Amino acid sequence: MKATRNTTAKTAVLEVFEKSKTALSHTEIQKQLNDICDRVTIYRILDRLLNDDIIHKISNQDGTVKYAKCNHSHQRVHIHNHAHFSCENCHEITCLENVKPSYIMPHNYKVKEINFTLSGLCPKCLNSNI
Amino acid sequence: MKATRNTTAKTAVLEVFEKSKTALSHTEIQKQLNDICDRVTIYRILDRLLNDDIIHKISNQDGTVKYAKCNHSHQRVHIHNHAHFSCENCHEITCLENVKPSYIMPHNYKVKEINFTLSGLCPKCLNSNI
DNA sequence: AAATTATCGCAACATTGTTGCGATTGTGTA
DNA sequence: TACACAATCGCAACAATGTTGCGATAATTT
Ligand SMILES: [Zn+2]
Ligand SMILES: [Zn+2]
Ligand SMILES: [Zn+2]
Ligand SMILES: [Zn+2]
Repeated sequence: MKATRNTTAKTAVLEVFEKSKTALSHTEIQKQLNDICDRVTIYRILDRLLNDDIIHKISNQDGTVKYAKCNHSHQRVHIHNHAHFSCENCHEITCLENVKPSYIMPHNYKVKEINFTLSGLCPKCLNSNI
Repeated sequence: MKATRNTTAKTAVLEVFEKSKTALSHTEIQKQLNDICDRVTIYRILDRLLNDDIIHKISNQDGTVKYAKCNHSHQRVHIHNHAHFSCENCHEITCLENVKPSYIMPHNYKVKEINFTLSGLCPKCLNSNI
C-alpha cells in the first residue's frame, strides 16, 4: 500500500467538494479549480479519493458521472447504500443519506453494492413551478 | 407524431435484442450486426426504440450504457421500475423484472423515475467459484 | 540536505455519442 | 404498379470524456 500524498491540487479538489452541497462532475470541478492543474491530474486525484473512500461515484441515468464527498468515512464497513436524487431540470445530483431502499432478491445472486437513483424535480425546481 | 418505419437495420437490431437474454451496449449490438449498417444508424435506431418504449436504457455504475427489450409494452402506463443486476465478473446486465424496491422519500421531491441497480456476482459466475 | 517515489504536465490516443447534409428507401396514395 | 414524400441512411466531421506513457516536479522520509 503506497502512501498517498497531500498535494496542492488534491487539497484544492477537496475544498471544492467541501463547499458544494451537490455532487460534482469532472468538468464542474475543473471549472471551479480555474486551471490550477491539468485535467488529467483531476482524473487521477478523483481515482485516489475514490480508492481512499473519501468520495463516492454516482452514475446518472443520463450517462453523466458525478462525485460526492462521503459523510460516513468513520464507519468500519464502508458501504454506499444511500439513494441519490437527480433533478431533470437543474441537473443537480444530491445524496439522500437517509433514503435506503428495501428489496427482496432471488437467491443465487451475491449482491455487493447497490445503486439507487431517483429522478424528477428537486425541491428548488418544484417551487419555481417548472 | 411522425410514423416510424420498419427498415432492415431496425429489424436486424430487434432480432439481436430478441436473441439476447442480457442487456446490450451499442458496441455489442454493432459487433453482432456485423457491419450491416453504420454506427450512427444504430444510435438513431436505439433512440427510436427508446422513444417507442420498445427498449429501455440502463446506465451502469461503471459508466457503461446498455439497452434491453421491454417485457411490458402492453401496459397502459409504461414505467420501468424494476431492478437490474450488473455482474462485476462477466459484466453482464440482466433485468430483474420482479425486484422492485420500496422506499420512503422526503417531501418536496417529485419523483418521476427510479433507477435501481444491484451489482455483485451473477448466478453463473457465483457457481464457477470466482 | 539528499534520496526516494508519488504526483504532475503534456502529448497522444481511445471510446462514445452527436450533427449536418445529400442520397436512399419505406410507405401511403393514385 | 408507379409516384411522391418524408423517414431513414451513410459519411464525414466534430465534441465530450476518459486513458496511457514518460520525463519533470515536488512531497516525504532519512
Ligand atoms: Zn432542480
Ligand atoms: Zn451519495
Ligand atoms: Zn457474471
Ligand atoms: Zn430492465
